[in-house]
Amino acid sequence: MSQLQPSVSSPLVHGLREQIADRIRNDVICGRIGVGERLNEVQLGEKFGVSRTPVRAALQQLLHEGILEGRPNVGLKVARQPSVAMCQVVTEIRRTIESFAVETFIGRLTDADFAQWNAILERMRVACLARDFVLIAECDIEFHRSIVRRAHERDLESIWNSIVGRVRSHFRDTHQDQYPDAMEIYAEHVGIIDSFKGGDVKKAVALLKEKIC
Amino acid sequence: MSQLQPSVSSPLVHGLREQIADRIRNDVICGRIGVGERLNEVQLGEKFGVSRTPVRAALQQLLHEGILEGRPNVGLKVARQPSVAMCQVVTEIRRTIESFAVETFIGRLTDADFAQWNAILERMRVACLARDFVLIAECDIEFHRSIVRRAHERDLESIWNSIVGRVRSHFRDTHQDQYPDAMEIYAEHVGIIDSFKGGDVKKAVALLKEKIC
DNA sequence: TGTCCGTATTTTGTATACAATGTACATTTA
DNA sequence: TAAATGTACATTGTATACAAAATACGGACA
Repeated sequence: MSQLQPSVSSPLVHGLREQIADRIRNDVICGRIGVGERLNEVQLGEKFGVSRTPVRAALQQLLHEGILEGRPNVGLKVARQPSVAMCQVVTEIRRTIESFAVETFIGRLTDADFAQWNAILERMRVACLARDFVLIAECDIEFHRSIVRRAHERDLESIWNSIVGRVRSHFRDTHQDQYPDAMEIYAEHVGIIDSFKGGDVKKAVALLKEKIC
Repeated sequence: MSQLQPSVSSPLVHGLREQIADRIRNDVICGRIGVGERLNEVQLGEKFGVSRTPVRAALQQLLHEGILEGRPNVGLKVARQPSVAMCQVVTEIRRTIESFAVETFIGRLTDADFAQWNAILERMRVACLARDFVLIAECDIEFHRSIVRRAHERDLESIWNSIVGRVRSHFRDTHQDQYPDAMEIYAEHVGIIDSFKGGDVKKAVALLKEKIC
């Protein structure tokens, strides 16, 4: 059940490793796999209809992202949340990265850039209307990732990917706790993109940092 | 030639992947493999006397660390240095991480901790005396890694490992350019450890940040 | 002569088989 | 009964074989 794309029908997909990693990562972030739960290579291979090889590669990647933890020769399990102080460090690093990203592109954005962001925002609007906080979380991550990606700095995106998965509570719980009206979340993200249009770096960075907490 | 430990004679080694990753990482940092040079899985397998499987895993790890870059289905090569602005971001992140590490342990250090640091410093002293800047770089990395590790925060060390390899020029060239007397490098690191003994957080963090540039 | 296209080669991606390590349980013994 | 040890099982680590993708080269054709 729930097999992956057979490699014949969809030759354009980036390879099984990334597909599997994306699936498992989403399952963890959305809470479908609980903290401490063990991940077995053969079981996952059977579940996705592939061999252990790409599963293994995917798990190793998620290990580097801090999604999973474990000891060699023993196995991997869903990583527990780091300490509160550690989460603050991750937040500070995210602010550094995303602020730098904004500074690199704030002057030279095209209509195509804003079209992409509008597409993300539209999906977020729908999610907020439905009060679907899991979907909101996914859109939120995609929103911030798109900002980092727009900097066109290979290392920046790579580092961001290595840390964003470590603080999962933010995307899952914070929104639900702090926003009685979900549409506020949407509005604030619209405000960030609007500030990009103005070209005011300080304002844009300030708004963005406020959303990273 | 230059085979790895046969798994029989040394059963305690952490596995081939880490051994191979360490070897290649060192080769890149020390400049024995140039930027842009392509890394072939079968060639490396023959060189180390192992199969492609652990080589592949090692290369994937180095890809996550930013040591290598490349596109899927094409291959991996030694990553070029990121832009100057990007290097500054990496430096800022390192300062965040290492400062936090110091803050976590500054009050509660044992004699065993200082003994470990003294061992590292002694190796650095020898390297500085010999003006062996490659060895100095290795000791420098080990020094900073030991500080991060002492915080006993799984994620902190993981993140640090993901970024430290991206700015290689620092460890290779900066020392040689900025320190006519190599022993100054040793003295400054001794100063950092001494500041730990005093227990003055601000002073320790200030000294440490000064060394991260 | 230059461009386009098909084939051959190289290299990565995936699947399967085997080896080694770690864990759990049962059995033995003090 | 409790501790220790040996054995069986489950799972990861490694090696090899096959499939697919990308690149490089050479020939056909305009």
